[in-house]
Amino acid sequence: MNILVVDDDKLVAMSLRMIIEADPDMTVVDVGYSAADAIRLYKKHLPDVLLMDIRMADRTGLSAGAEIREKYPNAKILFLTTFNDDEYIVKALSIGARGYIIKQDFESIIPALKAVQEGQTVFGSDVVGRLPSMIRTEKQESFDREAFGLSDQEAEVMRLVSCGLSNREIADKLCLSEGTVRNYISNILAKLGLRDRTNLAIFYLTGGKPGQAE
Amino acid sequence: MNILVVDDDKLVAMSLRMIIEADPDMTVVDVGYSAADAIRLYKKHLPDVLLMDIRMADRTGLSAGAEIREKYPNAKILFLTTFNDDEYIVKALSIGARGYIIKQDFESIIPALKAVQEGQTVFGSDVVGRLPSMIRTEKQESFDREAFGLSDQEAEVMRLVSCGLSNREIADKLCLSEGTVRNYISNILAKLGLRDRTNLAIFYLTGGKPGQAE
DNA sequence: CCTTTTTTGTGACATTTGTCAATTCCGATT
DNA sequence: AATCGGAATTGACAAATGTCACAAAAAAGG
Repeated sequence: MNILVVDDDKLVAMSLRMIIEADPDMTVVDVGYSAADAIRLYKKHLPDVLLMDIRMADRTGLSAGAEIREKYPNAKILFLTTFNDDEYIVKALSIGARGYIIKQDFESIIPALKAVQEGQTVFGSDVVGRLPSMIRTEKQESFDREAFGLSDQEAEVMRLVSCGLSNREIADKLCLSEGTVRNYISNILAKLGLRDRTNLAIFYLTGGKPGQAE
Repeated sequence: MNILVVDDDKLVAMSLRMIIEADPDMTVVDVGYSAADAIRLYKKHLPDVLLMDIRMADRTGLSAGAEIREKYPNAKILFLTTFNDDEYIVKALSIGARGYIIKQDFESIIPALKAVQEGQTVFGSDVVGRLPSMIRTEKQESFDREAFGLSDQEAEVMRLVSCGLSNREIADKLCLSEGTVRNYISNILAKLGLRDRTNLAIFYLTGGKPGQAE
């Protein structure tokens, strides 16, 4: 199993190499010290896993990661981080990183690499602890019908409005007349105390009354 | 390293036991076949990791997991799933599960268990691929001006539209005429390739073109 | 069978919204 | 001063939206 290590702190990079090569199944094919190195060396070695610091001097490891993932969509990238910024987590996820772990956890790096090699995605548990709060809880089913007195049909209309459909389109989709859809929307608006379809969509998407900006 | 295995499919449960015990570092301390078993056996053995099917006959593995985590906040629970329902992912995360992997990946179960033991959290990568779309990216400031050619004023109008304000209200707030606001919105819609203010709000809030529902 | 609801539909109407072309205003440039 | 360009405005118009009162139609109960 071939690993490419990239970290702009040479000491850390070397330590990582040591730790990893202590495992008989693993080889560090090369070590880089910058985002530029990462890209160059990845191309050169095509390692099984790229283990890279997420923030480095020249530019963020993220953008290097993004570039690599673009060229090699199957690239497995495991990010290392000193402190864990929420911001990075999301970005790392969205470029398809295979993991995000804290540097300090030496012992966990090997298992993490192996899990990644097997196609898993790995996070330090304090990292993942933050995720729930970042997830937009798809509680649409719950609040529609339950909290307010919305009928099935009304809930469905609300959903479609919030997908950006026009009355005509909603009517066609549900096999209703456009007038009926209009009436439904009027009712929903009344029940929720909202003004128009845009507010309705906002309400649906954010799960709260539109805040009437500062 | 002590594992407790719970799966209501006895065949699967047994297979898991075999696979795990093939590794010299691991011991399966017990095997359960229901959510009730899970709770009972967890208390009895206090294993390092609980490996449990997420949906079982009596009740969902999730609720059992939640109960265990309540009593033992340090419990490490790794869920198994046959198919990966988005819905479960979020719930699993929010009760603090240490992972969520697909049953079929036999080979990945061992590395996953080891990673969990080391304090990591592990996901099948097809599972985690879904996460970015579930995360509410607070990137409102970023994409306005930058990605599209939106002027300051246009960006502000867009923001206000997405707060649910009417043209009149936006005009008042920005000290513009209502007609001007209309023109702004027309321009924004053209630039973003959208149809109406509702779609605009959806775009702003979700950061992507409205998906025209199924 | 006959109410009673619930769902769906209609038409008329006021309002809001989106589009367009033409115009004015203002500062910067030459 | 002349002119150019962007920002703001206006007015006219079509289309979409929201409201309302009321009527069919369908489903539910009795």
